[in-house]
Amino acid sequence: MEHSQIHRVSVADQVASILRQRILNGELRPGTPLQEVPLSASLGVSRNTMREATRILSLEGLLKRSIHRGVAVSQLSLKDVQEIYHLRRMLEIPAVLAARSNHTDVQPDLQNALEGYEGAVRRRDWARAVEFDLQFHSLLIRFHHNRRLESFYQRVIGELRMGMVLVDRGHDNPGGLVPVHRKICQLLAAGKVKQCAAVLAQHLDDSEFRLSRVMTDISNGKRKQRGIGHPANAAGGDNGAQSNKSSRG
Amino acid sequence: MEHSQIHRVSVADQVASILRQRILNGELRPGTPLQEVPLSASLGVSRNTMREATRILSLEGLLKRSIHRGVAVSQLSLKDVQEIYHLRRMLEIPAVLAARSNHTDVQPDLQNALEGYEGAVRRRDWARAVEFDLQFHSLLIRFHHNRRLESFYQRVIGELRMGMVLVDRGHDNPGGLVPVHRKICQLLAAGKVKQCAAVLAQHLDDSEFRLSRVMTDISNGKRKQRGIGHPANAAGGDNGAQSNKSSRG
DNA sequence: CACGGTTAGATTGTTCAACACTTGACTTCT
DNA sequence: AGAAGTCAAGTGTTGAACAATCTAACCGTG
Repeated sequence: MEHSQIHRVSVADQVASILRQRILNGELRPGTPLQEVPLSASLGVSRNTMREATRILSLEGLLKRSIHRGVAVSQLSLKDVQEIYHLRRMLEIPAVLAARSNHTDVQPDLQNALEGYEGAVRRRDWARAVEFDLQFHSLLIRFHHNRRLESFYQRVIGELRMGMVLVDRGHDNPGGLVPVHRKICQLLAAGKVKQCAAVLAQHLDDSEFRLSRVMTDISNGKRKQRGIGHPANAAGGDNGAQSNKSSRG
Repeated sequence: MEHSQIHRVSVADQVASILRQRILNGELRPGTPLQEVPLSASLGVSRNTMREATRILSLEGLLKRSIHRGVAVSQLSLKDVQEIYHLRRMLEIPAVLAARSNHTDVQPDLQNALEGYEGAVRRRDWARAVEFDLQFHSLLIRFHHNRRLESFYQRVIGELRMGMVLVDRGHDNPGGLVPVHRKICQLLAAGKVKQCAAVLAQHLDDSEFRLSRVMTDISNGKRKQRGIGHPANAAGGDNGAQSNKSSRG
């Protein structure tokens, strides 16, 4: 599509981007096995290129590679969620605390993400709402002024986002989180970083609690209220190895 | 006993390990270009396997890949060093502060690293001394109890170690650093985490100052600059299409 | 019926040889 | 000398092949 653009990226990177997007969109759900031959054929690339792409994504944590058994979309455990929220607290709170001294122009981006979030919530587009939500929090890390940390955090948030796609956040009072984000943004603009940190900490605790509860509910067998695209199909066929943990079956 | 314990690693991973070791040992110095054909031939693997290996290392930050120009060992800039030490302060100090509540058995490992460090310094084996030094600090991160963070920190320390190999630390009063490490270890064992954090912060500032000074001396004095066409901005990692936000704005 | 071993098919791991495309240096022309 | 063209070297990518191994069905024996 981008003829005029510089196609200065390798095909393997492009394929990795495509797969990354599909995973983060929920099109490829956790646990889904990825076979080299059909997938590479469907994307019109060779097996070697596809291998490079899966190698990239497995190093990012989005795919899990088992020797001679292929790759599959990673599956977040409850322990993973705890670990990730531990990281979020450890990195986001000091970020806003450093926001006053390191004053940068991340504020407009934050405002943008906030507005996108609000709009998505208004449209009841939960997938995009989650995306803007996490983008908002990723932006906070910019206050650290550390490219390596930003890159790392981006990966972590990607993992979390992948784990969130199988949770329908629609039932989970997502609109109620809009004021919290707005408050954070306002306090940040006002330079009241300590209050902001407190609100953020509370918000993270709350967010972790909700997600953990939903995940335990799912793994305990409570059914989701709404699926994504496919109608129920819940009866019968065991679709692969993970029979008990599957959120849909 | 299992006959083959971890024979379950792909050749690409083995090749990546070999190259990683050569880079971290200083055998492959920053800036060195790596050509696919000779290198893969010398290791007895195919070009594709070598490409997978270089892909791994470029995502780890040890190699820098420029499209159609090949890969080269990454070169740390002064800005990179600042960034890495910023990270070290941000992660190591809270780690020791959390050491009291999170009681773990990292102490013996710390003691081990300390003794290895002392032994290496006594033998004037500076390369191994650096290795034990950095291992000691990596162990501190274990107090966070976060596997993702440990993995990330390991990579960062790897980059730093790669940048340190071209600095002969022998002239840099390395023996003087032994007491600091011992002090840290003692304070940690005694549970005096605040004192420990203070000593550690001082030590990190000192370490960064020394390394920065040596690096500026080198870049001002010796103009030894090898490598492929892009000498600036070394530790960029992979130039691929990172989907979300390019960390380099 | 349960159980362990065998076999066949499928899938991944790895190699090899080719071709397309880019780069950088070299050559040539004005 | 400077601009434009030429060319070898190297990377990016492909497709086919073979080896190694996992999976599942099959089978005979107790």
